[in-house]
Amino acid sequence: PLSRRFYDRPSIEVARALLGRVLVHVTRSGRLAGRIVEVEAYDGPHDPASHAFRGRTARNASMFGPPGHAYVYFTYGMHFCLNLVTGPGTRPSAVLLRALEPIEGLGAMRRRRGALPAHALARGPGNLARAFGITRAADGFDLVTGALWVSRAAPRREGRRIVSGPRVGIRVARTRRWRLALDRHPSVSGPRVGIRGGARQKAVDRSGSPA
DNA sequence: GTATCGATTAGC
DNA sequence: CTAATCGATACA
Repeated sequence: PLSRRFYDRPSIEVARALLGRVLVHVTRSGRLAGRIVEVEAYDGPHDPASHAFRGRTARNASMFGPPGHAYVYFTYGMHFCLNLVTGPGTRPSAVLLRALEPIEGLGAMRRRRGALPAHALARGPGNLARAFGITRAADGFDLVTGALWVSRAAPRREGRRIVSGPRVGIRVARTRRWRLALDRHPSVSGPRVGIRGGARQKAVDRSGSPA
């Protein structure tokens, strides 16, 4: 597992550092693992896209706690999403895990998600949580000492070849609100994706001409 | 109290 | 594009 110190810094830094590492979940029925290939950072109390923006509530309390814990929330009445709480200190920040490339426990994932191709099992934050059997029970879970953690090994390259790095970059945000899209991991060559500003608000008036 | 919408997804 | 489905939030 990664150290407390790893998480105790700004979410944007942690998000980058998480890319290519492996999320591991040890359950009674076996071990699940997947490489982190897409993340999203929520940075502090003034990020309007963050649950922390409207202050502390029962739901988002984990975000206001110490770094290195899980923040799991329930949304749309049917999906759970897994975040890793970051710092610095108790600054309410977190990184949402948006997609994993399954490595271990594909059978268990398919049991929960259906007979899907590997690349689809944990693609999307809701699907990721379902594939890994993560529910609100994991909210507040300590990622440094518990059975759910992120691997210490960082992605590395051997010459041209990326041995354990991500094969996918961060997608360009397709969003209704402000969302921060990070660039690709430094170990991945190719065009960078920058910061994407608030694309559009929810209630868009489509009657007139497009903005 | 009641209405509205969501850090999403599957299906058409 | 919409339904699903319930919790959080906004507003009367």
